Amino acid sequence: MTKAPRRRISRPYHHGNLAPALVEAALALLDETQDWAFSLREVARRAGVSHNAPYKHFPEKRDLLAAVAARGFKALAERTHASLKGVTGARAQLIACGRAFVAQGVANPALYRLMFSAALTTAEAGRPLIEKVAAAKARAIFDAILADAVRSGAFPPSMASPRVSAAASLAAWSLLHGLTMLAIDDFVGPPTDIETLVDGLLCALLDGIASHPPALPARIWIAPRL
Amino acid sequence: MTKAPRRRISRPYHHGNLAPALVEAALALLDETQDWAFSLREVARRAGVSHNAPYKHFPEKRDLLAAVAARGFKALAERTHASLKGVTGARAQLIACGRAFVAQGVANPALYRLMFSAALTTAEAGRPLIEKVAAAKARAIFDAILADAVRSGAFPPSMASPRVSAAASLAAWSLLHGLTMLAIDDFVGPPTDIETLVDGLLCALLDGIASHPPALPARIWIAPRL
DNA sequence: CCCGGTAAGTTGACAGTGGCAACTCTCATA
DNA sequence: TATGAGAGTTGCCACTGTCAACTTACCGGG
Repeated sequence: MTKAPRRRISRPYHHGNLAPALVEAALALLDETQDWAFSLREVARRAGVSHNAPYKHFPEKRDLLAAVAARGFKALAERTHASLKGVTGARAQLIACGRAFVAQGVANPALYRLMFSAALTTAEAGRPLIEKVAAAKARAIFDAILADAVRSGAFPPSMASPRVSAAASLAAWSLLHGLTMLAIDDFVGPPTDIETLVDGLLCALLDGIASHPPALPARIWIAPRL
Repeated sequence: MTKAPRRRISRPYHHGNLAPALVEAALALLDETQDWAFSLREVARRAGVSHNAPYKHFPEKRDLLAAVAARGFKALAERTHASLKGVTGARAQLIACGRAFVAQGVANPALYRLMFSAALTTAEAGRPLIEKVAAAKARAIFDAILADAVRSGAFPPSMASPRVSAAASLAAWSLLHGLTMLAIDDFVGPPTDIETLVDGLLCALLDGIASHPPALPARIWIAPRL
């Protein structure tokens, strides 16, 4: 049977869209081995192409991993976003957000570790752009709720200041990120119960922030910027 | 010249103590490349031995890295311990501790990352024992101060309960660990100013803990145990 | 309807890797 | 003085990431 000519976007050339297939294969390998030390050749094998085909889409192995990490941030953003469904009240939303964040990390340990790993950073360019953008989007969700919380009066008005709200956001993100990492790296468990732990820790932090809002020191920046 | 016979402990055999020399070389490489993807052969080269000599002391590359990580935890424990010198008051000590913790991590990014990385864990045995022990020692310092703080009345008496104090300790550790990782991984900076940031965040958290102590859910454990 | 250009994929090669096996050297003890 | 075992060496293997040169299949313009 001959191939009907399709839209160039949906089925460009020989294999069909190889790049997404490679990302998919890499995600599977990441999940199976819980490590990104798998070989690019193995990824190519799984996608059914020769060991050098990936280089037409990703100049280095690092770039494939960056694409995978970006997918991870996308999934994280989607999950935290979805966790807000039906939850009302800024504070409850923040807690739901935190639960979802940690749960997503714990459910995909290797992916989460890769996302925040420095295996992707280059000395000259820092973190890959594709990843920065994805991370910023994920983070923006949390920040938006925090801003809502201030508007709705759940936090003192002083938190409307950018430097204060940024510090509060950083505190919450640090706590969640740290807890997730510790859980993933086998320092606290079992994973299934961690979500309930988030409630307690985050509540305590939010109380502390409300009664004693921290401010960002003048010269500190927080990346990735939006 | 002939070699005078020495104590077997101080200079055992041919090379002198190779194992520590290898750890030293690995530490140097870790610092230079900010990555533990360096080859075992390069480590051997630096120590002036053949590419297979390390295998007499470390069955796998992983084992060398575990030894390096253990050194990292030792250094971390020493620095946090030293930070208490001349600081009085439980709360001030906690803050000093937190500052030292973050500063040590930020000053040795690759080492810190390695310490908490899962590159060392095996599916069957989990984290290497040598590392667990070192990590437990580092953590015990913080927990001891927290206990002191409760005794001295800086925290409500309810925190004397093991499950509550464990949760508080975990919250603080999560915050510090998360902040350190974010700083290391280029999500917040500049590194030199981060210590002042710790004050604000940790203060907020401690306030929150004091007014609203979290408790550990029943089935959760915290490792490494002492 | 052909035709050439170019993106996509392939083959082959290279230096370097982790780890195994078999060797040699050195020394401490019987 | 003999010997056996620990420490270090040489040689090897399959495999890796990446480069270069090759082939294939599709596209738009004559």
